[in-house]
Amino acid sequence: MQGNNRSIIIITGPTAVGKTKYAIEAAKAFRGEIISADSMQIYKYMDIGSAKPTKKELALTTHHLIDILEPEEEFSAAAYQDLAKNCINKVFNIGKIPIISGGTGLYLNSLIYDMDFSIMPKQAEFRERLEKEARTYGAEHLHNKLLSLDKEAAERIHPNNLKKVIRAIELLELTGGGVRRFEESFVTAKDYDCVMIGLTRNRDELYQRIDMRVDQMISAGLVDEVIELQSRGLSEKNMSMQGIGYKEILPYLRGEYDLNEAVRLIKRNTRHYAKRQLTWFRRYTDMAWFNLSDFKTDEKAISSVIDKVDAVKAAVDNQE
RNA sequence: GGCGACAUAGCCAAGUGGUAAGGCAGAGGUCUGCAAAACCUUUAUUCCCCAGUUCAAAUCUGGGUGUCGCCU
Repeated sequence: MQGNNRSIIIITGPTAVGKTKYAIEAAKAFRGEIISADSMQIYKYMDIGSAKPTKKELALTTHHLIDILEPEEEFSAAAYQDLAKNCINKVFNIGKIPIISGGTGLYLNSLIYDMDFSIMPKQAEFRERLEKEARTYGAEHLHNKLLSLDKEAAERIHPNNLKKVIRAIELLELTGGGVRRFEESFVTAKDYDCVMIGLTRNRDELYQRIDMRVDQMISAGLVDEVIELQSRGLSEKNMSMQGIGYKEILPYLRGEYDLNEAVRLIKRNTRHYAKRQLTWFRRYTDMAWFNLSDFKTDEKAISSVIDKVDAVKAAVDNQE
């Protein structure tokens, strides 16, 4: 019972499912602080397109890892892991519960598992050389190279998936370590237990909400937001501008297509994204799922989620 | 009313006698330092309907229905 009370609550789900609200409710119910796991909300000035919590929502409870990067800055899952683990410790130290809220699957993995990113060095020149090699000799050539280095890794990675092929080669050539060694670090995190809540909705309803939210973003001034970012000198080259809602408005501003087309693309890409997220989350076998479409009212859904968190958390804490 | 064109998956569409390309949407999946990224798999027992020609028809012939265009 005294346990360490070292559990973190993870609330995730596809985009537009309504995570923000549930995270805030959980924070209220459990004396929690929210730590975002969202690769876009981490950037400043990208409020509308990233569907950031509103000022009002942000004021309701402490939020971490939102608005901490300039849109020009690069970021990575490894950097996220550092920052987020720091936040988790800080929140524990003041006697509160960390509530991880967000839909970026790899970021979630970096907290659920003790992923050791340090094995993978960052070597820009080396990567550029491989990219150039791929451009001149083709993707197949690089894949063959990987095949000669590590057969097993090559079999797992599709030749067309250049990013992965390159990363694997980097790993092998620069560290001397095999891909396998890296995989061994794929172990459940030891510092805390995870209470995992997955939010979903019927597919039709989710897609409807996505369409609606995109329309709302446009009327809330998404285009102006992107104009502002563009005038700072940002373009698709910046990681931040790879976000859905940004990468489609930029070409519109250049006159490559009209606004209707931009909106169509944003909606479609967001639907694709939501689908990929669901595929990703299905792997989390410990996750308690809630289909929000099944609840008559938000209140009922919220109390049901809170009850579940309470129960799972109690069970986990007592195990210690 | 007359003339002409067209009719293939949810949508766009290729296919003019030999057993239904491709794209989009949809569905499923992969994921270890760009992850709102990158990548993979999958989707018509049948071509508007009926009859005919033929060993063989989405493809040719006749009729019907529908859509579009032009003319009066």
